[in-house]
Amino acid sequence: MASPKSYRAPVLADVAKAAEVSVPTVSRVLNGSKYVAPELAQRVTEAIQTLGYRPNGAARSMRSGRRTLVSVLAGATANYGYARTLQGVETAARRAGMTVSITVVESGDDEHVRAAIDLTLAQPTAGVIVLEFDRAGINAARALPEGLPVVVAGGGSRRTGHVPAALIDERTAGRQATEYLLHLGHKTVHHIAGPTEGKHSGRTEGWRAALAAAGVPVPQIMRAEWDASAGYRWGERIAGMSDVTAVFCANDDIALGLMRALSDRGLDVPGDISVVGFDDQPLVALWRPSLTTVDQDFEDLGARAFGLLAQVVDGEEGVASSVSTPQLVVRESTAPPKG
Amino acid sequence: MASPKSYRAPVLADVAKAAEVSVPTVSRVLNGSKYVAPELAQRVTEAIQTLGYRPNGAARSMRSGRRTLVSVLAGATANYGYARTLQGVETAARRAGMTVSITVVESGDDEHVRAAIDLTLAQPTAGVIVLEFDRAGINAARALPEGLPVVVAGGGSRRTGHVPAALIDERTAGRQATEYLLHLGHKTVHHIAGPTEGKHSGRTEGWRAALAAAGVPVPQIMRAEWDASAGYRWGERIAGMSDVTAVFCANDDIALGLMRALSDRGLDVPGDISVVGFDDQPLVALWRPSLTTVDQDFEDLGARAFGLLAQVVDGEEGVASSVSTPQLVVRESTAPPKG
DNA sequence: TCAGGTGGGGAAAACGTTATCAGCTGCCGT
DNA sequence: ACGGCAGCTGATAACGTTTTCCCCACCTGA
Repeated sequence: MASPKSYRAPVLADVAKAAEVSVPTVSRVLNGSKYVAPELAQRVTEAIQTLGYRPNGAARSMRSGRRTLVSVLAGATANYGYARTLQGVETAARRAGMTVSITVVESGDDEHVRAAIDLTLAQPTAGVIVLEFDRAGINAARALPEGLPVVVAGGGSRRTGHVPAALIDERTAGRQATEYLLHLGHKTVHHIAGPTEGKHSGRTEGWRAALAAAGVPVPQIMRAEWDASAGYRWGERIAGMSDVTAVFCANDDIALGLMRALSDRGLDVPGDISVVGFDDQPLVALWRPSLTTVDQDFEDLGARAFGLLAQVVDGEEGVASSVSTPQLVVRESTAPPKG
Repeated sequence: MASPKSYRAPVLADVAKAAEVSVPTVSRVLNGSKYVAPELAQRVTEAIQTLGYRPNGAARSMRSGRRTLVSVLAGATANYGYARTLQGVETAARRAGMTVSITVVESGDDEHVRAAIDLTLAQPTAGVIVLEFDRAGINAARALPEGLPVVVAGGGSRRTGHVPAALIDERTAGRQATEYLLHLGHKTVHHIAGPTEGKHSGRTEGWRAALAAAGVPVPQIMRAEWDASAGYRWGERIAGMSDVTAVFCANDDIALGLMRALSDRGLDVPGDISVVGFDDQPLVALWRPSLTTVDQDFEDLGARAFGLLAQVVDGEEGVASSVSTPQLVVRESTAPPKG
């Protein structure tokens, strides 16, 4: 009886010896090759059972070249959109017999980007999915080496780089949300944007396009971080601005912070001001008033990204990108303006 | 010039040839061994740069036996607690130079448990962290093979199995929340529990202990799924029960659903009924009324779990478990009963 | 001058698996 | 009777690293 310390996991050779066959035969049984006599297969299967043998993934993937790990690079993991996308990737990967690894890119700085990539590529990965939801993801996608299977997932309406992309058409969604508010009779729509640099946010582009198409004035963009407290601070200022009757927020957290601030200042939503969010987190339907927002199917986004990566890994040429359009969900936080 | 199709990732031998040194020397440089002349090291570093060489993780971990992948098994990923715990694990792992893989156990059924374990162990993993937040996780922890480094993370106040555990003392927290409501003057406290089987939930145990210690009647437990709609349905029933003045909910989602239902029925929180949640999701502080709840530091839980796993992987004997106590956060949803 | 370190570097083995190849049975068709 | 061809099996060679072993050159002290 071996002491626990001297325990060594059984390997193929141990199984072969126990079953009194050769090593390659065990391998054949494991990989379901035909050309192996039923009786031997039986012995091998039993030996595997009794020894509790598990194939060594490292050796396996080294020799065969087949990789069963798909890596996700993301600027965060716990935020709603990130977590749901990751869930979509994991589910799709699991159905395909693959496992998902996740590495966070702490910021868009070169140092963090490089560290994350080094860590990821130290694993025997089949390919990488980059979540291009923020600067960290965008930079990471750029910094990945050539020749490696890569796809990006993000919110653009068209692919930006030269790698396949799974996308959500935020531009169209932002436009629809803004048009809806205008349709209700608002003279214009204000907008709290996320920290995305420049004019690269599809949500903001859509908002601007809708205002331009309607020929109404385009208010100054208000910039905020993604979290609720930023929305709250803007709410405090907006409460003092008499010309604001409708606000389109870059995400739900900002919208909820805004609504709370307005409520704290004695303003009514939607009576005094209409508010629209973006994401459709589950809880926003419970809010009082429940939030009109844009439903993004992040899980589907993750699944599509995995599908594209699988194609690239299989060596297909010219893999097409994939775009979905999110839907406006009308609830209680929007109404025609007063008077 | 090789065609893109014939591209083969550079390996150690290529670097060695380019730098005009032997293969082991390159390896020594990579692993920072002393005993290598500065000049050679220089040549090797340059060759690595120009060739864009990346070590093959599979070969590396096969030969050295060192594993840099830590696997997480969980019943879900996107829910608040799961996502935050995962984040904690990832951050700690990344700081230690390791990568995290995640596999979802779809249910507690043998079939799903086995599939998830097979998938996980097909990777060259250093060890496994199991999130024991639900039946799927509990069963997965039981089904993992002996000899594999395993730790669990969960909400018990004491470890259940024979593997090290990172825990959050939900029992004490549940007791404190209930005591707080009693202290406010409520005659008793009702409880909406989660779907956890039997009496194994620490939150429920703590609630029962507090009531018993105070010598007040213990109401019938109300069972619910973890989501808000279950809380909403109980809210509809509670609105018709005149003896309910305080409700302790097993998580924040249930509490928010409950509050919305009460509000829809014209009842005031906390005027008519006090509500306490569990988890302290960021948004509940914004609610109107903001939710009194129990702050669970899931990120810390994940970090502690990783720390324990690192000890086990290093071969330390008798690794102690780790327990933290969550804090009650008093906000607007609780008040003394009427009259 | 020579024995005995010591810093430095290469040859070769090893890790656990899969792929390749060759060999051994029978059995078929001519 | 014999070539050929399935069906089956085991030696053996890879895969890309790290580790072990050994050798060489140099330096030191006697």
